[in-house]
Amino acid sequence: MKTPFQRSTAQRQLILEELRGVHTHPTAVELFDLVRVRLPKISLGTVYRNLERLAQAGMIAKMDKAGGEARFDGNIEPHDHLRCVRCGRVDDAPAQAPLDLSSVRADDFGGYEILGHRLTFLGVCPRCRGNETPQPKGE
Amino acid sequence: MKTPFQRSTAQRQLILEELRGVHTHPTAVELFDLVRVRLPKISLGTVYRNLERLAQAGMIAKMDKAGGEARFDGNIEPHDHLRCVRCGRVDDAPAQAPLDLSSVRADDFGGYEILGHRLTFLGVCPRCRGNETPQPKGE
DNA sequence: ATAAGTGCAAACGTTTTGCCCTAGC
DNA sequence: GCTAGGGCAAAACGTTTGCACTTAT
Repeated sequence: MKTPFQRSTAQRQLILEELRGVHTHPTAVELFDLVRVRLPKISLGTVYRNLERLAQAGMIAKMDKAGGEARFDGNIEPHDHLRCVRCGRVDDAPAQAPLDLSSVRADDFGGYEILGHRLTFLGVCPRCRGNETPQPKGE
Repeated sequence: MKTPFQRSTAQRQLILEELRGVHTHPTAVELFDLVRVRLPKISLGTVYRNLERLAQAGMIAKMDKAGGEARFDGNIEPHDHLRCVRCGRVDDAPAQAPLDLSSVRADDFGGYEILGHRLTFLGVCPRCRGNETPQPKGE
């Protein structure tokens, strides 16, 4: 993969490392807090800047915002997501749903040139199925 | 459908009417401008308030934000979307993609109770395929 | 008459930006 | 030494909220 970055910095390295080390699809602020443990002087602006550029470079994925903030995914392999409508958490789907597009005709796509797809299942996570009192997160 | 609203107002009526009259998945501000033509005194806050409550009532759908703002959909029938990665516009997919979940096992969903799904195809819309210069919208 | 709903403007949380400084090359 | 990239703080942006007023019931 070509790197569009001209210099290697500790900040970007750590951001990427932390993002790949978790499977929780963190927000920029959550990632900021993770990175800050090892690099206390990093600024939130730098986290945003790098996430944006890493996403544009295709090295990470920027997810659609369900509630208030954007979430980022260190795993760029195609995979589906599970989102809890109560607490807002997003998990990776253990298996990719079989989406058979072979029978879909070109003009089912309204003239679009298709590059990929995003599939997210909405549901209630195990945690929230237990306690009826919903977590404050989400929309 | 039960209406959780205690009073009928011209504002809410118009918002719903305009949203159902377009197929462009407008943002709150776009809708504000549409409604303002016939009801110049309406405020943006009212548009937000009503969109939120209409969505909670299940009468419209609030879509995930792809770029900066939330988009709303007057069509609550299950259907897929096409999003242009260049200009950010969102169209309805003419046909719903065949998603066969009969073969998917329960624990492919990691303990989630599944309520539904969102499927969005990413691609380049006809407009943007024509002119190479991309519209400024989108991320 | 009552209170649901509106208009307005201020406040809020997230993200972007400008400017100067730091540090990778 | 040159300049890409970072730190910081202000600004921008979409959205929410408090409060006084309007209006459907």
